Amino acid sequence: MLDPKRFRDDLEDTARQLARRGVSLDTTLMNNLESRRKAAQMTTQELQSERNARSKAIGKAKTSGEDIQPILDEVSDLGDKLKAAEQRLNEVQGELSALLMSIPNIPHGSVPDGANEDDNVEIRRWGEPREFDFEPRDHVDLGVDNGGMDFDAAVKITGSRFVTMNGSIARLHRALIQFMLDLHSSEHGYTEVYVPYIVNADSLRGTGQLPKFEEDLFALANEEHSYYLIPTAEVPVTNLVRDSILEADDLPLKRVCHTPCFRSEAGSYGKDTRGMIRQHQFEKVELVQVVKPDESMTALDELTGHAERVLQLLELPYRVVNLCAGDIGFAAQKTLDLEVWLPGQGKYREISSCSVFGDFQARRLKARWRNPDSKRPELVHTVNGSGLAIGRTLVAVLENYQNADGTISIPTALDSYMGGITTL
RNA sequence: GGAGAGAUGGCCGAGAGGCUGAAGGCGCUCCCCUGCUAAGGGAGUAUGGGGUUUAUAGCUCCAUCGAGGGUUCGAAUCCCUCUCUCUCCGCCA
Repeated sequence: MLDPKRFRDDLEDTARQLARRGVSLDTTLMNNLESRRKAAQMTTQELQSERNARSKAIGKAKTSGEDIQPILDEVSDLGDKLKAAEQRLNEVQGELSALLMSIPNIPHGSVPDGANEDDNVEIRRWGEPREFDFEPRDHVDLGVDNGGMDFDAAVKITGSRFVTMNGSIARLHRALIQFMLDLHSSEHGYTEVYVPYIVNADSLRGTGQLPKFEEDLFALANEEHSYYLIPTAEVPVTNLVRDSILEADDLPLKRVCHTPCFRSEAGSYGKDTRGMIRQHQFEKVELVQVVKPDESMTALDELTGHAERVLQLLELPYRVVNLCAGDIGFAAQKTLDLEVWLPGQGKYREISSCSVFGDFQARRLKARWRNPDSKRPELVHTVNGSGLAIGRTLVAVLENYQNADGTISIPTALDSYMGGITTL
């Protein structure tokens, strides 16, 4: 959520900046709601103040044995007036906060203009795509022929957009998780955490998935609770700091977490239907940082570097893309995508998305820190990114490390995780 | 699943319709005292929001004692619903 003060003091400028994302802010509606809010709030508070004063007077009169009836008569209609005023205030505030919760973050100045992914800007490349002296195959052919991947079995068990894995490919999949967790926790300073994979609506509101993106989530049908499967570890991990005031020493708070992720992929029918690229369930190792406000942009670069390090150690060619204003997510100020080279597709595909949110999530989360300069609680900034998406990393390893005979070599970085297996 | 008990500030803990945003203690901060250490004395120490202000500060008002409703002129205190925690029994990886 953006600072409500923005909509009072810098409405036009805010509207202009949101327009970069293709969002048009109804400034007339906003002004109208805001002035109604102000009027209703002032009336309500005045009445409350009057009630408090009268009640206090009654208390005093009563203890000193005076007749309280005259004061009681005075306040007879106060209760009704107050109730009406409170109701009006609640209505306006409800409308206002629903509107505020649906307005996305403002793109950072370093975010390029643009409407969609075609306008994203590549900022660097690492590694050279390998020259094959045979026609490289995609991960589906490789995995299925190897016997390590079975999509038909997953269709039988559940439905489309799932996979089952067997034997050494399942092991490679697990090895990637262990490798990334170890790298980030022992070399990049992140503390490993384990969290619930099922979360409540408050948590999803905190990180921005609700109220606007419910259709992307798997909700658990239950009369008692409204629980959801996590679409990313960002949700439970970032919500660790919800409703808390951190000390300056606690920052930066760096957490790494492996979880499965569940996405309904509503609206992506017909897109990436083949293989493991887009699944309803996939594993991810997520990096989350909670930082002081003036450190968030540096933290984004640092965190992106940590994700890049995984690709470098696995010797997978990739590029870094600065998403344009029209392509960044709802809560993000800025997003850098890592795209890995996939020989089977002959193109770079997203394998990590690293974003800085400013105080947008923190405001929803009520996540603050005590600034020693002001001695007051102030909102923290949040940053996160995949480090990396496991399924897509597996795809990248299979396709980049394939041999002419259909076997797959294992990247040396994974040696200690594969129990002596060097070729699949 | 059954039976009980509970939820108050950073922590412990009083409070049982009015002067309680909340006693007392601990912790923490600042000051004084003490030649180290220990001890002692004093002051301060919740969060969010509104108004005022160019903006801080200040001033002022409002809200908050797990959450939401209700009763009342007035609720931490009474009533209802929900959530969570703890104890015992049952079941269980």
